[in-house]
Amino acid sequence: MSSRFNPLKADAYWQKIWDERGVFVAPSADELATSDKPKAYVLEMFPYPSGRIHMGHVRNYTMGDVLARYKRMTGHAVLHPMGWDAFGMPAENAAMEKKVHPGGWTRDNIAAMRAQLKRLGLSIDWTRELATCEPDYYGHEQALFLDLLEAGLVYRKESSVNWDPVDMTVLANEQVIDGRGWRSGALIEKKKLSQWFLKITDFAEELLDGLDTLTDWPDKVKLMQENWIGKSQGLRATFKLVGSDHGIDVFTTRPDTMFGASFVAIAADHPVAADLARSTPALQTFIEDCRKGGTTAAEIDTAEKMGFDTGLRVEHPLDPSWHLPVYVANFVLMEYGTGAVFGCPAHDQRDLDFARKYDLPVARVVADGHATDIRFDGNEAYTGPGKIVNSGLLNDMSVDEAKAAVIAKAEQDKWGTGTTVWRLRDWGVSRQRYWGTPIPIIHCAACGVQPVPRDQLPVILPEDVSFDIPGNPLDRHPTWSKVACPKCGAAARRETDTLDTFVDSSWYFIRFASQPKDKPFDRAEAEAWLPVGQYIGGVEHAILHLLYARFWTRALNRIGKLGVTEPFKGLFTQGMVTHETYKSADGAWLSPEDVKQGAGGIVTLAGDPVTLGRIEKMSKSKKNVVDPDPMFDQYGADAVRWFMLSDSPPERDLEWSESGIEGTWRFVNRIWRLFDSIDTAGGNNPALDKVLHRAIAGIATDIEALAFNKSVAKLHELVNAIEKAAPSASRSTAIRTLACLIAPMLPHLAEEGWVHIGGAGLIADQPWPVANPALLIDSDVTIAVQVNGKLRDTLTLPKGTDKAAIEAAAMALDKIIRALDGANPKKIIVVPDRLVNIVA
RNA sequence: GCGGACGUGGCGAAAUCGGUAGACGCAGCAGACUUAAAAUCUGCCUUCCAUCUGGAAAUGCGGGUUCAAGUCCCGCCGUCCGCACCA
Repeated sequence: MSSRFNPLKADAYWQKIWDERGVFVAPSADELATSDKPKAYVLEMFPYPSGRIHMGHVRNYTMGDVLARYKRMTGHAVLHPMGWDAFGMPAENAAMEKKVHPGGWTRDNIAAMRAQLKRLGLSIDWTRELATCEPDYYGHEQALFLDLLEAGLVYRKESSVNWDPVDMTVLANEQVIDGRGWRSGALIEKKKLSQWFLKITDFAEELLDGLDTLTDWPDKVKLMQENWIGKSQGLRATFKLVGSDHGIDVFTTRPDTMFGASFVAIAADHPVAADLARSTPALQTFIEDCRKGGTTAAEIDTAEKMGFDTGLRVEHPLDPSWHLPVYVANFVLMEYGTGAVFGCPAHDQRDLDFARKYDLPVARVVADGHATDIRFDGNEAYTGPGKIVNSGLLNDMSVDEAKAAVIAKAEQDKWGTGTTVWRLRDWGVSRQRYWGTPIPIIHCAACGVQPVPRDQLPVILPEDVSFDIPGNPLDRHPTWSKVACPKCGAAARRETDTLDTFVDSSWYFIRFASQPKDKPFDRAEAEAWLPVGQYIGGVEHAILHLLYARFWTRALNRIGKLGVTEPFKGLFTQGMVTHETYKSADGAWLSPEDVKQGAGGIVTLAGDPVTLGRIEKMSKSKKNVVDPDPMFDQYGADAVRWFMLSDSPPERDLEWSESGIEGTWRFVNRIWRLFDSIDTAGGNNPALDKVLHRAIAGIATDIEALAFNKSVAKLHELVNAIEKAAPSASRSTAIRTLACLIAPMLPHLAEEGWVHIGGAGLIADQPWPVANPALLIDSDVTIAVQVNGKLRDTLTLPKGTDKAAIEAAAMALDKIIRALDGANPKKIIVVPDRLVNIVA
């Protein structure tokens, strides 16, 4: 045997064996039905086929793979699939830039990335691979869309979009930079388009409540979703316009402060404002100024509160003789609540800023400690708790009591109702794009909106399109959009919008579990696997993808298609892979290949000085990307996998380093040499047995907790111990067991070593070793002996020694006698098997 | 502004229940083997004082609770993340 592990040979060899023997093919529905194995659905977020696998993917998929392989070894029926989130804008951008077809570009990328992933040696069931851009996926998605439409969970509404008049396309908010299109640089227009919406707000309450059941999700993600859903409870109240039958509806979470009201403010887009602006040019100008206001953080921070007194007056609902002015204000959002608020300056910072600027009354109605005076000085609003003051019938109530009292009175006197307002909006899914799932709808002049008949699904995206001119190629395709109305047969137009790609990723985990040809999924088969036991991916999907997938699953549940409400039982968000950055003297980013270690520090290949930048997420723009492929060539998949699992806790960032990968490569070879050192020596080594069985138990615990860095450390300790041990039967057993323990993490090395030491079958099919509980318990324990809390010595005693004996032994220690220096102990604390603390 | 997480050697980190702080790895230093190098192996590696026995300080800073605090409580400082004129 060679003293060096040969990954180039071993990786390809074992990957082929696993593939040929179908080792990782998940059990079929029939097999599952007759098996009593516990099920484990392990899923990593599927990749967008951008072109190449990056280290972030490698880390993500390695973690999932370790868990999936471990679950197999512990007797689970495992589903561990892979697919491609294959629709999206980068493909269209590539089409425009490189004159290639989005489909061709995408499918080439998938082929390249699949090959890269296979080099990682993942235990994937490739028979279930899917790509969302293929009709056998998106056709079923169209069917599901029609199901939701029939159930009333889809509707059509006019909505304004960011329109790029040069590229003739709709842009996402993130693609609008300083009011201009990111690609064309054209000034973006707001354009009203009829768009399709999914009624996610119907599920706001249950999406919020459901978070409580997700005990295996990070609190951080749950909190982000909670904030995003944004439940606010309060009062919706009508302020009647003086001299009119109409009124202005406001929403407030502080009905308790109504007696502190000094004005009503409405959004610039409010219908009342629009009405009035028609006859008031100055207001029209003001409204246009408001719209120009930026929406970036900095702009909002510095934006001054601006208002326009409409001259309108409203009656205070609790005292109709009290009239309040109505302002149009730039800080009121039409999209939230009712687009109108009442201002209570003493107890709301924005209202106070506004009132001071326009010299409006500021009345204290909540006592701030002893401050109860109606006069309110200063420029800091008081938002804390306190007794209600200066408020007539509400006086002396607490804030909560007053809220309830006002809501009750409003409901009794019929000028308002207690209500809940959500931040969450309905999900607009229309995209004026080519490379997405066609929305299965036909527009008929006579019959209106008609769903595409089921027997005509899938609506296939035409491949014969061009990107020579801007805009959606589906719109100008000569024939595709021209169809007959399914109802009356007259000439009609096919919907040319496509679905948001987040729809594609909202149900792929269901299709992985069950993929019949004739329908999106088989209910029983899907339910056998779902929910996903462990889902792993980046935290950047904490809100949108994870919320949409939760919604979609609940929607399917509501319409009776799936008996699952939460799609992902366990969620883990892994950290990023980072790398040093380098900059040349002129400030340009340099890639790792452009620099080398010089005598006095890092220099360019030409020897020019290089400044070390921050450690950042690997990205093309910062040129600090390390491509996985050359690493597989040089060190093999296992060394790369080991690196991904070592040192950094998986939820934190991992810094790639050349010395780090060298280190993991050395470790791979240390294990390799151990396999060669197995011999026929007899005899036991109880100390090594103990180390081994602790490792078996500890590594299992760590893998189940996804604490891979800790299991790596434990494997290091075990290897260190085996290396130091003299030949014995215990040592040989330890080496054989080691092969199993490394199998989830270093699968190729484990298979190769397993053959070398004469193991039968594949290591992938071996059961996880069983730890002997008797060996996990020490017969002797080391007990710390402290004097006044400071460690002075240690004692080794049989486990379970009684307190008195421990105390006696501790008091007899030389170092303790010296440390006490004749003083009498005041108190002695003995924690059996742990420590003694002598208080002198 | 609001919400959250985090802060431990030169670096990544560990410490699972309040009980021996720094396991394990990286880097570094010294040595062995070698003509030499690589590879491999052995030892050292928080800081300071002492010198072959030891002692003191130390988990961002300042307090507190406790026999005992990296861990719990209060107040600061810093870094990162999310949301953001949300009524």
